[in-house]
Amino acid sequence: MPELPEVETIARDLAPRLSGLRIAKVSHADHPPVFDRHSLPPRTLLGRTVIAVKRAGKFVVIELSGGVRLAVHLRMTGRLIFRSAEEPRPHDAARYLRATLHFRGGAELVFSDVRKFGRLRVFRGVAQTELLLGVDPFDRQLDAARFAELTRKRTTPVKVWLLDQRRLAGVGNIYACEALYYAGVRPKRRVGKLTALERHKLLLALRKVLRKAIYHRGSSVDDYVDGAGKSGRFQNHLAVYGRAGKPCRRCGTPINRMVLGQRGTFYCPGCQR
DNA sequence: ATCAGCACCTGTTGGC
DNA sequence: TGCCAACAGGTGCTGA
Repeated sequence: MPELPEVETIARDLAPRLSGLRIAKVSHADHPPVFDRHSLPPRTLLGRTVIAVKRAGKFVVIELSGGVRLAVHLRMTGRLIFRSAEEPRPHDAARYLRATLHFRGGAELVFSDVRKFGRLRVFRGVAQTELLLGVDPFDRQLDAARFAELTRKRTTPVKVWLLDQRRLAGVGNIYACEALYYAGVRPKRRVGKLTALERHKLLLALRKVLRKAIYHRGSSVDDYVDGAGKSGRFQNHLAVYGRAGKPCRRCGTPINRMVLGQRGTFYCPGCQR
């Protein structure tokens, strides 16, 4: 569910609340395992203090004392909800519970996940490297030349390319569709065959739509909630995603749905070439 | 090396 | 109204 704007919103929400808190206890489910196979043991977290909370691709990364980091991937339905020592535990807290960080003083960070796809990883080192992530869409390194180099000779459809986290980190199905719409490019175009102008438009469109979605605190199409359990608003501004059969807001042509890379893909046949 | 296809889970929705 | 196939914001593995 959560893509870059949703994860960014969660990380920004959690940063001031978690910073300075010390982990007293970690409890977690094991079927299927919530810590992934590359993770250091969960007890590595004990006694460490939260230094910062950041985003890397679609991971929330909690930076801890002693050079240890905890990466959280929410996959489709994961939620990270903070509860201060003063707030009561929600009634349905145990439902879909996957892991809890208990902090000294009584606050908690709860990771719940209906579909159980989400994973945690404890590691030392640089997140981008450890998590095999490509360049961030907002990274200054990603200019026209870099974009051209990354896509050169690649025959994969541009939509599929946008979803590959090892090349570009953070873009998911919603924002890939939206960015292509604003760039005026059809999803199945071969990414290596885009013109320089199209690449330029795509990069601008990506940043614009991601920035706007962050401003609106993400899209809640179904499950997504922020670090306080509230919905985002950007679902009300989507141009193509989930709008199959409805008229394009710009030209009136019905929005098309096709399957690309096993994912539902939406575009306007009138506006995208 | 790449890539399509499936697997992982549970819940919701839309068509018949 | 009821049933059930299709679908869901993601990624990892397998085998061609």
